[in-house]
Amino acid sequence: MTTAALPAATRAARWFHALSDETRLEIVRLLSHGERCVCELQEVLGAAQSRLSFHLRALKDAGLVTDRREGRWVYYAVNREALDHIAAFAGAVKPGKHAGSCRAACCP
Amino acid sequence: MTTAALPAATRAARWFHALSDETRLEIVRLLSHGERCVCELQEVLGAAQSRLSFHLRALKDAGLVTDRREGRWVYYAVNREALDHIAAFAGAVKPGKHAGSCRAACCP
DNA sequence: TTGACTCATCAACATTCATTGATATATTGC
DNA sequence: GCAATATATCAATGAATGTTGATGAGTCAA
Repeated sequence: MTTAALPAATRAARWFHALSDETRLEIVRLLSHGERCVCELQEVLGAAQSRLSFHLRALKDAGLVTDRREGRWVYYAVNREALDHIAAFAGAVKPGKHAGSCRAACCP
Repeated sequence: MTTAALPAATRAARWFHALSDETRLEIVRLLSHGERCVCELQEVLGAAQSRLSFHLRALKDAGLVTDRREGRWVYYAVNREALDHIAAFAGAVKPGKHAGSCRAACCP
């Protein structure tokens, strides 16, 4: 299930939802050091295997990580593009960004 | 209830959770144009008042927006600092950021 | 003081989510 | 083929979340 075809707002909401859990946040932090297989994450996080699998799937469904099978191992890695979008959102909604240029009816 | 005293990971998770709902995302987008009172948001979003109040409280509890009463109106505004932190997180977990400098056991 | 207006809160309900333990699937080496 | 390993999926359960409609509380103006 890919999120590429979803409206931007829906996709953004899913990205943020994927990061709204401390376990998943920690996973992403670990993956930022480079790709890791599930058993490595399991050891470092001390989390049950099915629990980790659940969270990795959530991150993958949201498009925040990618997976790659190599033999019996599956390696997960952070998807840099999604993080760029998130940073861009945070920058775009900063107050004052629209000052003087916004013509929306809600924004006199 | 403030989030200032929470561990960084918990606080980050709350920020992301606050942005994990499309209605709240839309609210933040509107507030990026400048502060708005609830009735303005209500009109623009076409959302029930109690529903809006619920979401505004979620955003406020997470520290993403601030509120200010003026007469009968309550004006909400985006908290720029929280958005800076979010953008910083997105930048910090990009793959490769730690290459060569990370000494964690998990990061050879 | 009364009524209109703005907003928050509550109760009830349905939905989604996270966790656990069990089971299934794939890969490898013997 | 068989056993061991790595990972995914399923079922059950409890907790958290979002929506709606009703009520309450503060503010203003007549």
